[in-house]
Amino acid sequence: MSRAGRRTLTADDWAATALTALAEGGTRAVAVEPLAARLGATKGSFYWHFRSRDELLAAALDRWERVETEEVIRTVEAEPDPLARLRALLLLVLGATTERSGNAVELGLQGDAGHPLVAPVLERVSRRRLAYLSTLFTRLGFPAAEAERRSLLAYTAYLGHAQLAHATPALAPRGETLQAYADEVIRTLVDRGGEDDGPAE
Amino acid sequence: MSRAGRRTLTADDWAATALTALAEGGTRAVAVEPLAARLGATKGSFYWHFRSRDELLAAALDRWERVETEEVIRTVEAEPDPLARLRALLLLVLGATTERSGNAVELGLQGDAGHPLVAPVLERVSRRRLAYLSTLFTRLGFPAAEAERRSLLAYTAYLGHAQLAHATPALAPRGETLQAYADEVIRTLVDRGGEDDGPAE
DNA sequence: AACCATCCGTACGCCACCGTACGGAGCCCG
DNA sequence: CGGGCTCCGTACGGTGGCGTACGGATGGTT
Repeated sequence: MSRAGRRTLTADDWAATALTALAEGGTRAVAVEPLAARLGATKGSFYWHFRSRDELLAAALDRWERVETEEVIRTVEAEPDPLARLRALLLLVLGATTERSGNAVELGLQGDAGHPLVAPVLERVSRRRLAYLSTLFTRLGFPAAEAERRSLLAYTAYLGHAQLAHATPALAPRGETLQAYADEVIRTLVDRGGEDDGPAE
Repeated sequence: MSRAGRRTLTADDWAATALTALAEGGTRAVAVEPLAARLGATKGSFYWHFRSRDELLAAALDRWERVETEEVIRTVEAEPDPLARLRALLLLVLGATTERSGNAVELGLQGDAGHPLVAPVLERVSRRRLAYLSTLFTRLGFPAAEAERRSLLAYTAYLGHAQLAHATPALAPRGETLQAYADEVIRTLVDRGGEDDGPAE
Protein backbone atom coordinates (compact mmCIF):
# COMPACT_ATOMS: atom_id res chain seq x y z
CA MET A 1 0.00 0.00 0.00
CA SER A 2 2.96 2.28 0.38
CA ARG A 3 5.18 1.54 -2.57
CA ALA A 4 2.85 2.09 -5.43
CA GLY A 5 4.44 4.86 -7.45
CA ARG A 6 7.83 5.07 -5.78
CA ARG A 7 10.24 2.40 -6.79
CA THR A 8 12.85 3.03 -4.13
CA LEU A 9 12.31 3.40 -0.41
CA THR A 10 13.39 6.36 1.68
CA ALA A 11 14.49 6.59 5.27
CA ASP A 12 11.20 8.32 5.94
CA ASP A 13 9.25 5.35 4.66
CA TRP A 14 11.06 3.16 7.12
CA ALA A 15 10.52 5.59 9.97
CA ALA A 16 6.82 5.88 9.23
CA THR A 17 6.37 2.14 9.15
CA ALA A 18 8.37 1.83 12.33
CA LEU A 19 6.03 4.28 14.03
CA THR A 20 3.04 2.22 12.94
CA ALA A 21 4.66 -0.87 14.35
CA LEU A 22 5.45 1.01 17.53
CA ALA A 23 1.77 1.77 17.97
CA GLU A 24 0.81 -1.82 17.33
CA GLY A 25 3.32 -3.74 19.36
CA GLY A 26 5.60 -1.43 21.28
CA THR A 27 9.32 -1.15 20.88
CA ARG A 28 9.81 -4.84 20.39
CA ALA A 29 7.73 -4.64 17.22
CA VAL A 30 10.22 -2.22 15.76
CA ALA A 31 12.22 -5.05 14.25
CA VAL A 32 14.04 -4.77 10.98
CA GLU A 33 13.11 -8.01 9.33
CA PRO A 34 9.37 -7.92 10.01
CA LEU A 35 9.21 -4.32 8.85
CA ALA A 36 11.13 -5.22 5.73
CA ALA A 37 8.57 -7.90 4.99
CA ARG A 38 5.78 -5.42 5.55
CA LEU A 39 7.41 -3.02 3.10
CA GLY A 40 8.04 -5.74 0.58
CA ALA A 41 11.75 -5.21 0.89
CA THR A 42 14.70 -6.77 2.67
CA LYS A 43 17.31 -5.80 5.21
CA GLY A 44 19.56 -4.77 2.38
CA SER A 45 17.40 -1.69 1.94
CA PHE A 46 17.20 -0.94 5.61
CA TYR A 47 20.89 -0.98 6.32
CA TRP A 48 21.43 1.38 3.46
CA HIS A 49 19.25 4.05 5.09
CA PHE A 50 20.04 3.32 8.73
CA ARG A 51 23.04 2.18 10.64
CA SER A 52 21.26 0.12 13.26
CA ARG A 53 17.91 -0.86 14.60
CA ASP A 54 18.34 1.65 17.41
CA GLU A 55 18.64 4.42 14.89
CA LEU A 56 15.30 3.38 13.45
CA LEU A 57 13.73 3.28 16.86
CA ALA A 58 15.06 6.75 17.55
CA ALA A 59 13.58 7.99 14.29
CA ALA A 60 10.20 6.50 15.12
CA LEU A 61 10.24 8.01 18.60
CA ASP A 62 11.18 11.35 17.15
CA ARG A 63 8.27 11.17 14.79
CA TRP A 64 5.90 10.32 17.56
CA GLU A 65 7.13 13.13 19.75
CA ARG A 66 6.72 15.66 17.00
CA VAL A 67 3.26 14.55 15.99
CA GLU A 68 2.08 14.17 19.54
CA THR A 69 3.02 17.67 20.53
CA GLU A 70 2.03 19.43 17.33
CA GLU A 71 -1.28 17.82 16.49
CA VAL A 72 -3.06 18.17 19.78
CA ILE A 73 -1.85 21.65 20.61
CA ARG A 74 -2.76 22.90 17.17
CA THR A 75 -6.27 21.51 17.44
CA VAL A 76 -6.83 22.96 20.86
CA GLU A 77 -5.36 26.36 20.12
CA ALA A 78 -8.19 26.88 17.68
CA GLU A 79 -10.46 27.58 20.64
CA PRO A 80 -10.71 31.21 21.75
CA ASP A 81 -10.31 31.26 25.55
CA PRO A 82 -8.56 29.10 28.16
CA LEU A 83 -11.76 27.52 29.41
CA ALA A 84 -12.89 26.47 25.96
CA ARG A 85 -9.41 25.14 25.29
CA LEU A 86 -9.42 23.09 28.42
CA ARG A 87 -12.83 21.71 27.57
CA ALA A 88 -11.79 20.90 24.03
CA LEU A 89 -8.59 19.29 25.24
CA LEU A 90 -10.28 17.10 27.79
CA LEU A 91 -13.08 16.07 25.47
CA LEU A 92 -10.55 15.29 22.80
CA VAL A 93 -8.20 13.15 24.84
CA LEU A 94 -10.79 11.52 27.06
CA GLY A 95 -13.08 10.71 24.21
CA ALA A 96 -10.72 9.49 21.60
CA THR A 97 -8.60 7.29 23.79
CA THR A 98 -9.81 4.19 22.09
CA GLU A 99 -8.99 5.41 18.63
CA ARG A 100 -6.00 7.70 18.80
CA SER A 101 -3.00 5.63 17.81
CA GLY A 102 -0.75 8.00 19.69
CA ASN A 103 -2.09 6.55 22.89
CA ALA A 104 -1.18 3.08 21.78
CA VAL A 105 2.36 4.27 21.27
CA GLU A 106 2.48 5.90 24.64
CA LEU A 107 1.11 2.90 26.45
CA GLY A 108 3.33 0.55 24.56
CA LEU A 109 6.27 2.65 25.63
CA GLN A 110 5.49 2.13 29.30
CA GLY A 111 7.15 -1.21 29.35
CA ASP A 112 10.43 0.23 28.15
CA ALA A 113 10.20 3.49 30.05
CA GLY A 114 13.72 2.93 31.26
CA HIS A 115 15.17 2.43 27.79
CA PRO A 116 17.83 5.08 27.12
CA LEU A 117 16.15 6.12 23.87
CA VAL A 118 12.63 6.09 25.26
CA ALA A 119 13.03 7.81 28.61
CA PRO A 120 14.04 11.26 27.35
CA VAL A 121 11.21 11.33 24.83
CA LEU A 122 8.66 10.38 27.43
CA GLU A 123 9.95 13.02 29.76
CA ARG A 124 9.93 15.79 27.19
CA VAL A 125 6.41 14.97 26.08
CA SER A 126 5.05 14.83 29.62
CA ARG A 127 6.84 17.99 30.60
CA ARG A 128 5.46 19.89 27.64
CA ARG A 129 1.91 18.71 28.21
CA LEU A 130 2.01 19.54 31.88
CA ALA A 131 3.43 22.95 31.09
CA TYR A 132 0.68 23.63 28.61
CA LEU A 133 -2.01 22.58 31.06
CA SER A 134 -0.42 24.80 33.64
CA THR A 135 -0.66 27.84 31.42
CA LEU A 136 -4.33 27.14 30.88
CA PHE A 137 -5.06 26.96 34.59
CA THR A 138 -2.97 30.01 35.26
CA ARG A 139 -4.88 31.94 32.67
CA LEU A 140 -8.05 30.79 34.36
CA GLY A 141 -6.89 32.70 37.39
CA PHE A 142 -5.45 30.01 39.61
CA PRO A 143 -2.25 30.77 41.49
CA ALA A 144 0.85 28.89 40.37
CA ALA A 145 0.86 26.10 42.95
CA GLU A 146 -2.83 25.47 42.49
CA ALA A 147 -2.48 25.46 38.70
CA GLU A 148 0.29 22.94 39.13
CA ARG A 149 -1.87 20.61 41.18
CA ARG A 150 -4.84 20.81 38.85
CA SER A 151 -2.61 20.21 35.86
CA LEU A 152 -1.30 17.14 37.54
CA LEU A 153 -4.77 15.83 38.30
CA ALA A 154 -5.93 16.54 34.78
CA TYR A 155 -2.93 14.89 33.28
CA THR A 156 -2.92 11.81 35.47
CA ALA A 157 -6.63 11.39 34.88
CA TYR A 158 -5.94 11.49 31.18
CA LEU A 159 -3.07 9.03 31.42
CA GLY A 160 -5.11 6.69 33.55
CA HIS A 161 -8.05 6.92 31.24
CA ALA A 162 -5.90 6.13 28.25
CA GLN A 163 -4.44 3.18 30.10
CA LEU A 164 -7.86 1.92 31.06
CA ALA A 165 -9.22 2.29 27.55
CA HIS A 166 -6.22 0.50 26.15
CA ALA A 167 -5.78 -2.33 28.62
CA THR A 168 -9.37 -2.99 29.65
CA PRO A 169 -11.65 -1.23 27.18
CA ALA A 170 -14.62 -2.99 28.70
CA LEU A 171 -14.21 -0.89 31.83
CA ALA A 172 -13.73 2.48 30.19
CA PRO A 173 -16.77 4.72 29.87
CA ARG A 174 -18.42 5.09 26.49
CA GLY A 175 -21.14 7.16 24.94
CA GLU A 176 -23.52 8.66 27.47
CA THR A 177 -21.47 7.61 30.44
CA LEU A 178 -18.31 9.03 28.94
CA GLN A 179 -20.04 12.32 28.29
CA ALA A 180 -21.24 12.59 31.86
CA TYR A 181 -17.85 11.56 33.14
CA ALA A 182 -15.97 14.09 31.01
CA ASP A 183 -18.35 16.85 32.07
CA GLU A 184 -17.82 16.04 35.70
CA VAL A 185 -14.08 15.95 35.36
CA ILE A 186 -14.07 19.33 33.66
CA ARG A 187 -16.41 20.80 36.24
CA THR A 188 -14.19 19.44 38.97
CA LEU A 189 -11.04 20.83 37.45
CA VAL A 190 -12.29 24.37 37.03
CA ASP A 191 -14.29 24.40 40.24
CA ARG A 192 -13.23 27.12 42.67
CA GLY A 193 -13.54 25.16 45.90
CA GLY A 194 -17.04 25.88 47.07
CA GLU A 195 -16.64 24.93 50.70
CA ASP A 196 -13.21 25.60 52.12
CA ASP A 197 -12.04 28.76 50.47
CA GLY A 198 -8.94 29.30 52.53
CA PRO A 199 -6.21 26.73 52.04
CA ALA A 200 -5.91 24.49 55.06
CA GLU A 201 -2.15 24.58 54.78
CA MET B 1 20.27 -15.91 47.94
CA SER B 2 17.41 -18.28 47.46
CA ARG B 3 18.87 -21.74 47.42
CA ALA B 4 20.84 -21.74 50.60
CA GLY B 5 19.29 -24.53 52.64
CA ARG B 6 17.07 -26.11 50.01
CA ARG B 7 18.84 -28.34 47.59
CA THR B 8 16.06 -28.79 45.08
CA LEU B 9 13.88 -26.11 43.50
CA THR B 10 10.09 -26.02 43.58
CA ALA B 11 7.58 -24.69 41.08
CA ASP B 12 6.92 -21.93 43.55
CA ASP B 13 10.53 -20.85 43.49
CA TRP B 14 10.30 -20.47 39.75
CA ALA B 15 7.03 -18.61 39.92
CA ALA B 16 8.36 -16.20 42.52
CA THR B 17 11.45 -15.46 40.51
CA ALA B 18 9.31 -15.02 37.42
CA LEU B 19 7.23 -12.44 39.22
CA THR B 20 10.33 -10.54 40.19
CA ALA B 21 11.47 -10.57 36.60
CA LEU B 22 8.02 -9.45 35.52
CA ALA B 23 8.35 -6.39 37.74
CA GLU B 24 11.78 -5.61 36.41
CA GLY B 25 11.40 -6.10 32.71
CA GLY B 26 7.84 -6.98 31.78
CA THR B 27 6.68 -10.17 30.19
CA ARG B 28 9.67 -10.44 27.93
CA ALA B 29 11.88 -10.75 30.98
CA VAL B 30 10.01 -13.89 31.97
CA ALA B 31 12.42 -16.04 30.00
CA VAL B 32 13.42 -19.49 31.04
CA GLU B 33 17.13 -19.42 30.51
CA PRO B 34 17.84 -16.09 32.19
CA LEU B 35 15.73 -17.10 35.16
CA ALA B 36 17.54 -20.40 35.34
CA ALA B 37 20.81 -18.55 35.48
CA ARG B 38 19.46 -16.33 38.22
CA LEU B 39 18.44 -19.38 40.20
CA GLY B 40 21.73 -21.09 39.62
CA ALA B 41 20.01 -23.89 37.74
CA THR B 42 19.31 -24.89 34.16
CA LYS B 43 16.34 -25.48 31.94
CA GLY B 44 16.41 -29.10 32.95
CA SER B 45 14.95 -28.05 36.27
CA PHE B 46 12.40 -25.72 34.76
CA TYR B 47 10.89 -28.18 32.35
CA TRP B 48 10.48 -30.63 35.15
CA HIS B 49 8.19 -28.26 37.04
CA PHE B 50 6.51 -26.54 34.09
CA ARG B 51 5.40 -27.57 30.67
CA SER B 52 6.13 -24.34 28.87
CA ARG B 53 7.18 -20.76 29.30
CA ASP B 54 3.58 -19.67 29.02
CA GLU B 55 2.71 -21.79 32.00
CA LEU B 56 5.34 -19.93 33.99
CA LEU B 57 4.04 -16.59 32.83
CA ALA B 58 0.55 -17.61 33.85
CA ALA B 59 1.83 -18.61 37.27
CA ALA B 60 3.59 -15.28 37.71
CA LEU B 61 0.50 -13.35 36.64
CA ASP B 62 -1.61 -15.38 39.01
CA ARG B 63 0.73 -14.53 41.83
CA TRP B 64 0.61 -10.86 41.01
CA GLU B 65 -3.15 -10.82 40.83
CA ARG B 66 -3.47 -12.49 44.18
CA VAL B 67 -0.98 -10.27 45.95
CA GLU B 68 -2.28 -7.13 44.31
CA THR B 69 -5.84 -7.66 45.40
CA GLU B 70 -5.15 -9.06 48.84
CA GLU B 71 -2.45 -6.82 50.14
CA VAL B 72 -3.95 -3.43 49.45
CA ILE B 73 -7.49 -4.27 50.46
CA ARG B 74 -6.30 -5.82 53.68
CA THR B 75 -4.29 -2.74 54.57
CA VAL B 76 -7.13 -0.39 53.82
CA GLU B 77 -9.83 -2.41 55.53
CA ALA B 78 -8.04 -1.75 58.80
CA GLU B 79 -9.51 1.75 58.77
CA PRO B 80 -12.88 2.20 60.51
CA ASP B 81 -15.10 4.20 58.15
CA PRO B 82 -15.39 4.70 54.37
CA LEU B 83 -13.84 8.15 54.42
CA ALA B 84 -10.80 7.04 56.36
CA ARG B 85 -10.48 4.08 54.04
CA LEU B 86 -10.58 6.26 51.00
CA ARG B 87 -8.00 8.55 52.50
CA ALA B 88 -5.75 5.67 53.45
CA LEU B 89 -6.14 4.11 50.04
CA LEU B 90 -5.30 7.26 48.16
CA LEU B 91 -2.38 8.14 50.37
CA LEU B 92 -1.08 4.63 50.04
CA VAL B 93 -1.26 4.30 46.29
CA LEU B 94 -0.41 7.88 45.42
CA GLY B 95 2.49 8.01 47.80
CA ALA B 96 4.13 4.70 47.25
CA THR B 97 4.00 4.66 43.51
CA THR B 98 7.72 4.97 43.24
CA GLU B 99 8.40 2.04 45.51
CA ARG B 100 5.62 -0.49 45.16
CA SER B 101 6.88 -3.18 42.83
CA GLY B 102 3.31 -4.10 41.98
CA ASN B 103 3.10 -0.90 39.98
CA ALA B 104 6.14 -1.87 37.99
CA VAL B 105 4.40 -5.09 37.09
CA GLU B 106 1.24 -3.32 36.11
CA LEU B 107 3.00 -0.76 33.97
CA GLY B 108 5.20 -3.36 32.40
CA LEU B 109 2.07 -5.27 31.49
CA GLN B 110 0.69 -2.34 29.49
CA GLY B 111 2.76 -3.21 26.49
CA ASP B 112 1.26 -6.67 26.30
CA ALA B 113 -2.23 -5.72 27.35
CA GLY B 114 -3.56 -7.67 24.41
CA HIS B 115 -1.73 -10.85 25.30
CA PRO B 116 -4.23 -13.67 25.88
CA LEU B 117 -2.74 -14.48 29.25
CA VAL B 118 -2.38 -10.89 30.37
CA ALA B 119 -5.67 -9.32 29.30
CA PRO B 120 -7.98 -11.32 31.60
CA VAL B 121 -5.80 -10.66 34.61
CA LEU B 122 -5.68 -6.96 33.92
CA GLU B 123 -9.42 -6.85 33.53
CA ARG B 124 -10.16 -8.75 36.72
CA VAL B 125 -7.82 -6.57 38.74
CA SER B 126 -9.24 -3.33 37.37
CA ARG B 127 -12.78 -4.51 37.79
CA ARG B 128 -12.21 -5.47 41.39
CA ARG B 129 -10.52 -2.22 42.26
CA LEU B 130 -13.21 -0.12 40.63
CA ALA B 131 -15.87 -2.13 42.40
CA TYR B 132 -14.19 -1.59 45.73
CA LEU B 133 -13.90 2.15 45.14
CA SER B 134 -17.52 2.22 44.17
CA THR B 135 -18.63 0.68 47.45
CA LEU B 136 -16.64 3.30 49.32
CA PHE B 137 -18.29 6.16 47.47
CA THR B 138 -21.69 4.58 47.82
CA ARG B 139 -21.19 4.27 51.52
CA LEU B 140 -20.24 7.91 51.58
CA GLY B 141 -23.74 8.61 50.38
CA PHE B 142 -23.30 9.18 46.68
CA PRO B 143 -25.90 7.75 44.32
CA ALA B 144 -24.78 4.88 42.13
CA ALA B 145 -24.02 6.80 38.95
CA GLU B 146 -22.14 9.46 40.84
CA ALA B 147 -20.17 6.88 42.80
CA GLU B 148 -19.31 5.28 39.51
CA ARG B 149 -17.93 8.50 38.08
CA ARG B 150 -15.91 9.35 41.16
CA SER B 151 -14.49 5.85 41.28
CA LEU B 152 -13.42 6.25 37.72
CA LEU B 153 -11.75 9.57 38.38
CA ALA B 154 -10.03 8.23 41.46
CA TYR B 155 -8.85 5.15 39.67
CA THR B 156 -7.63 6.88 36.53
CA ALA B 157 -5.86 9.47 38.63
CA TYR B 158 -4.12 6.64 40.43
CA LEU B 159 -3.22 4.85 37.22
CA GLY B 160 -1.92 8.04 35.68
CA HIS B 161 0.07 8.86 38.75
CA ALA B 162 1.64 5.45 38.79
CA GLN B 163 2.47 5.80 35.14
CA LEU B 164 4.00 9.20 35.68
CA ALA B 165 6.03 8.07 38.65
CA HIS B 166 7.28 5.09 36.73
CA ALA B 167 8.02 6.61 33.34
CA THR B 168 9.06 10.11 34.31
CA PRO B 169 9.73 10.16 38.04
CA ALA B 170 11.18 13.64 37.70
CA LEU B 171 7.71 15.00 36.99
CA ALA B 172 5.84 13.19 39.73
CA PRO B 173 5.20 15.10 42.93
CA ARG B 174 7.26 14.26 45.98
CA GLY B 175 7.33 15.18 49.63
CA GLU B 176 5.51 18.44 50.39
CA THR B 177 4.07 18.76 46.93
CA LEU B 178 2.81 15.21 46.95
CA GLN B 179 1.13 15.77 50.27
CA ALA B 180 -0.65 18.87 49.04
CA TYR B 181 -1.60 17.13 45.84
CA ALA B 182 -2.98 14.07 47.57
CA ASP B 183 -4.97 16.24 49.95
CA GLU B 184 -6.49 18.14 47.10
CA VAL B 185 -7.39 15.02 45.20
CA ILE B 186 -9.10 13.57 48.22
CA ARG B 187 -10.92 16.81 48.93
CA THR B 188 -12.04 16.91 45.33
CA LEU B 189 -13.27 13.35 45.35
CA VAL B 190 -15.41 13.66 48.44
CA ASP B 191 -16.57 17.19 47.70
CA ARG B 192 -20.31 17.57 47.36
CA GLY B 193 -20.41 20.07 44.50
CA GLY B 194 -20.44 23.44 46.25
CA GLU B 195 -21.56 25.67 43.45
CA ASP B 196 -23.79 24.15 40.85
CA ASP B 197 -26.05 21.82 42.65
CA GLY B 198 -28.31 21.18 39.74
CA PRO B 199 -26.65 19.74 36.65
CA ALA B 200 -26.09 22.47 34.06
CA GLU B 201 -27.07 20.13 31.30
C1' DA C 1 28.23 3.67 -24.61
C1' DA C 2 30.74 3.66 -20.51
C1' DC C 3 30.76 4.93 -15.85
C1' DC C 4 29.62 5.92 -11.20
C1' DA C 5 26.59 6.60 -7.42
C1' DT C 6 22.43 5.03 -5.41
C1' DC C 7 19.66 1.51 -3.82
C1' DC C 8 18.62 -3.21 -2.68
C1' DG C 9 18.64 -8.58 -2.63
C1' DT C 10 21.09 -12.76 -1.10
C1' DA C 11 23.70 -15.17 1.84
C1' DC C 12 26.11 -15.63 5.79
C1' DG C 13 27.55 -15.76 10.91
C1' DC C 14 26.07 -14.65 15.48
C1' DC C 15 23.21 -14.58 19.61
C1' DA C 16 19.13 -15.34 22.61
C1' DC C 17 15.60 -18.04 23.63
C1' DC C 18 12.30 -22.23 23.30
C1' DG C 19 11.54 -26.97 23.77
C1' DT C 20 13.16 -32.03 23.72
C1' DA C 21 15.98 -36.17 24.61
C1' DC C 22 18.43 -38.46 27.58
C1' DG C 23 21.42 -39.73 31.09
C1' DG C 24 22.79 -39.45 35.71
C1' DA C 25 22.96 -37.95 40.50
C1' DG C 26 20.67 -38.33 44.96
C1' DC C 27 17.58 -40.47 48.00
C1' DC C 28 14.00 -43.59 49.98
C1' DC C 29 12.47 -48.23 50.59
C1' DG C 30 12.86 -52.75 50.52
C1' DC D 1 22.72 -53.23 48.28
C1' DG D 2 19.88 -52.74 44.46
C1' DG D 3 15.93 -50.79 42.34
C1' DG D 4 12.99 -46.88 41.42
C1' DC D 5 11.47 -42.17 41.82
C1' DT D 6 12.49 -37.34 41.95
C1' DC D 7 14.99 -33.76 40.28
C1' DC D 8 18.29 -31.68 37.25
C1' DG D 9 22.42 -31.07 33.92
C1' DT D 10 23.99 -31.55 29.13
C1' DA D 11 23.46 -31.54 24.51
C1' DC D 12 20.91 -30.82 20.59
C1' DG D 13 17.78 -28.79 16.95
C1' DG D 14 14.74 -25.02 15.72
C1' DT D 15 13.30 -20.07 15.26
C1' DG D 16 13.65 -15.16 15.00
C1' DG D 17 16.08 -11.24 15.07
C1' DC D 18 20.71 -8.30 14.30
C1' DG D 19 24.42 -6.90 11.56
C1' DT D 20 27.84 -7.59 7.53
C1' DA D 21 29.66 -8.71 2.96
C1' DC D 22 29.09 -8.47 -1.49
C1' DG D 23 27.20 -8.57 -5.90
C1' DG D 24 23.85 -6.85 -8.99
C1' DA D 25 20.30 -3.77 -10.73
C1' DT D 26 18.86 0.92 -11.93
C1' DG D 27 19.31 5.51 -13.42
C1' DG D 28 21.70 9.79 -14.28
C1' DT D 29 25.91 11.96 -16.32
C1' DT D 30 29.33 12.83 -19.79
